[in-house]
Amino acid sequence: MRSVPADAAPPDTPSSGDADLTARARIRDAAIACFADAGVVGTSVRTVASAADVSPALVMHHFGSKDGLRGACDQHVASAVREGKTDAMRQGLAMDPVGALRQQAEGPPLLRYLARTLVDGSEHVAELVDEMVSDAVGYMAEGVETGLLRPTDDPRGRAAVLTLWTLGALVLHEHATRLLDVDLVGDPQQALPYFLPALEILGRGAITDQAYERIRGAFEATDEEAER
Amino acid sequence: MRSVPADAAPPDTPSSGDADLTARARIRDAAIACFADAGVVGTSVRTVASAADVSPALVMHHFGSKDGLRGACDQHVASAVREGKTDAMRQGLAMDPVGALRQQAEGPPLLRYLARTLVDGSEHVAELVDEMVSDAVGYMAEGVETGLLRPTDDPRGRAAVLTLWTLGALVLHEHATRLLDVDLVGDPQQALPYFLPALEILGRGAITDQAYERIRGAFEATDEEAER
DNA sequence: ACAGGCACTGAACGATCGTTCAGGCTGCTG
DNA sequence: CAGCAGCCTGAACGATCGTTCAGTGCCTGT
Repeated sequence: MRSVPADAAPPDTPSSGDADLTARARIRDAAIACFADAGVVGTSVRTVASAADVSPALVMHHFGSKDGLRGACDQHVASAVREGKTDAMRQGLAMDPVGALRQQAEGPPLLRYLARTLVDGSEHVAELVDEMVSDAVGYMAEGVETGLLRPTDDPRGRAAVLTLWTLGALVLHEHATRLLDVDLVGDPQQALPYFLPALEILGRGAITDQAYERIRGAFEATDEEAER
Repeated sequence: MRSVPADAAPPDTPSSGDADLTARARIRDAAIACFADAGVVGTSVRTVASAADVSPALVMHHFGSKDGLRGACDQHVASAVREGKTDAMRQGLAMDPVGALRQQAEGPPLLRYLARTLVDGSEHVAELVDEMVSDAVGYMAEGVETGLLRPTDDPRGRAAVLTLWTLGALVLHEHATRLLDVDLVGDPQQALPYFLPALEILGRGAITDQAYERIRGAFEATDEEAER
């Protein structure tokens, strides 16, 4: 609905595309920031309201309820991720499912919001993850054709696992900061202590060939045993 | 009402090692289950109390405050993980940092509690993660010597990344269930749709050799550029 | 000028939160 | 027996929660 308050210029113009100042957008952005910091249940409507410099009643006026606000945040973040995704596709670096929107500095902390809400079950975020995986399947099929990626028997499984790992590291960015002194929700340029070992694993693998064959054999044995 | 007040032994004997029935332990286990389900902030003291069949006041009597209860839960889960870890070390399968305690069925859902509290910052859980990483460094050094793992220039970085990925997938177990129809916090025997692609990545890698060299070169270029 | 719609607020509602308090019950000790 | 120490409870506290509502001021259409 977006509202778009009557005119197009005088008081507040959302017409500037990205950086609008309408109260509704201000509340939504403040909510994204608050939810990213303390989680949805850990944030009160009053906190969001005061962060957006409005009254709590106005939050209800625009979004109906706290759940409505949360849903609006989910949808906004999801569409922002989708936009960034198509940008990334154009740039050709589609490997990283969220790399494109790695903090554009301006605007609300989308990545930190994602990292928080990935764990407390939102349907919008869930279908966003599903999209990420099926997109990754496509990108990685391209990657196999262009010689970037090795072929695999289970393309969807591999895409799902890699997406889970990437998003999981994002969710645990607090621990990543403590362990490796990197900021996974911030500038990727600075995250080499994470990216380099990750790249090595994705490139060379971590397990030796003979051990891999042995473990795989053991797995398949238990699999057949379970079927019997 | 379970209660078991006076008989069976003096008042309360946690001396039975694992399966004690003292009210304090019952409250703690109920809290772990509730926190695992709805998160710490999403769970009220009354909910925990009614789950443990006691009054809310008794919770305060035993733990002082909700924060005290949460700390007791953290410590209990941490020590349980440490116990399971030494067991796993004896069995020799130390690769998986949490594989040992993968739901012993009996007792509180430790893994689900871990998956929840990993994201909302507890010092006990944080130092538990630190321990996991330094343990992984040791285990993986052994693995390199025994020919299980490939050597690496950055053993700690690799251990940290693998730990982050494993724990991250655990945290996102809800998405893993939806995507791959596996239960990462449950029986590992059934989680093959996750383990097989993961094993393939860790064994063969996902990126081709020439692409790996190219990307690595690009990374190091940006690194040097950043230094200049 | 007037009516109507819209963004917006201050104050308050009931519910629920974490926490406190006075006291009851039970079993051990002297 | 009395006294005491413990586990444990029901009732209540003030704070804060999400939400409601009546009303104010600005803007627009006629």
